[in-house]
Amino acid sequence: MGALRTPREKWVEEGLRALAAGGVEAVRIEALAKALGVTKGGFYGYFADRDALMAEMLDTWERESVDDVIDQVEREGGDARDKVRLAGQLTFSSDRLLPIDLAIRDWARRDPTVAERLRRVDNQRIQLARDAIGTFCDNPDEVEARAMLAFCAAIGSHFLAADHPGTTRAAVIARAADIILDLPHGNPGG
Amino acid sequence: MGALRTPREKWVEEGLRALAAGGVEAVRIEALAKALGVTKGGFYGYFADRDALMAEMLDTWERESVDDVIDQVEREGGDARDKVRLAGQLTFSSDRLLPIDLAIRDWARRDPTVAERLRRVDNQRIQLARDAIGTFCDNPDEVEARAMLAFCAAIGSHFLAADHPGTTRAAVIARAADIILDLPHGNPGG
DNA sequence: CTCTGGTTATACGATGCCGTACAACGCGAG
DNA sequence: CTCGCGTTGTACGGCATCGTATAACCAGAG
Repeated sequence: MGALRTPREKWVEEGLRALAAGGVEAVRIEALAKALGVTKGGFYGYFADRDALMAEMLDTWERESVDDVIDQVEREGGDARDKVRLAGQLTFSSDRLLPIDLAIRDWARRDPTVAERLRRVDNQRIQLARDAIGTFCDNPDEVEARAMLAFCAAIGSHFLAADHPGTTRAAVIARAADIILDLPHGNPGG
Repeated sequence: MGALRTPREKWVEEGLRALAAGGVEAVRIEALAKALGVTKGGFYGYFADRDALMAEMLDTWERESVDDVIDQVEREGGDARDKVRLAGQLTFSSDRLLPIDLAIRDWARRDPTVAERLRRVDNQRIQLARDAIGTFCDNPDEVEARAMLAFCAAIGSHFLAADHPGTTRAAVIARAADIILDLPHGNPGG
């Protein structure tokens, strides 16, 4: 048999890279081919069309950003607070996952299918935050509000362009985390 | 003289509508023409090219979302807290401005020029939040953190797809606002 | 009414992308 | 080594869009 020179996963991989760098519209089959150093000749052997690639990209993303993260979080163990922290780091501090995540959020605003997938992912993620915050906060409404705040801060800070004169974004975020986690000020990381 | 049938502003207007609905990539000159019921024939009498339209769209957006909002806020008066609330309503509850704002945020991630403009806008906006929070919070670091949280929540909630079982997004946001504004729980809008 | 100048429709070539068809290629089985 | 089949390169028609050129059009001045 002929060798499998540019396997299916390569196309998905490159597709995610393009998505992260340029948004949905940047996922052009011929552009991916050029980036892979081939022509689009082989692409249609694996995928029916561009949409099929998109779907598989979303599958991969969903697996990596939920299943893989949860697996690793469970393996590491620790209390609920450690778990959110690790989960947050794995997804929102990842040079790989973060740009994809942001691109998908914008994509989801215009594609109901993507919105549905993102909803599933976000629901699983935010549950981690609820669990963690629930360990020190009894009021369910407040747990929900703080979990949402944590999530909005994690996402929103990447869409916010404002400066912070006299300090850094990272420092401001650390302080904000203290507020969300209800820690006495000046005691980051509790 | 011949009548000015499809003036410059119409193109900008339609461009912003397309941007809000479909993102940057949806701003296609021929598509705007069709939406306006004309062909692109007249477009190039006003604009050198697509980029020139984009620039003018950004001018219009910047004016509407900063100058106009600040003018109105100053006219209405009230204390700092009233001002943020009004400013927030005018920009993040506007069916017109909000979708444009979100689209521009994603656009800014890939276009330094747009990022620079967004930075100017966000800096002016977040100053309103600082002023308001500064009226009841003395620590500058905490003012900054709460202002950023408010902003992140305002933006991030539109990029967050998670559900809130047993309650609504609006209710959760109201509760989150209480946390950010340091109000005793159960007293929304105080 | 007639003329005039700005506005618009139409047509064009160029580019980029899609999805298809088919020929060329090359690895591994035999 | 030879052959076969999966993989790839190339070419094609189609479509959308860009920016340009030019002719048709039309409101208002005279």
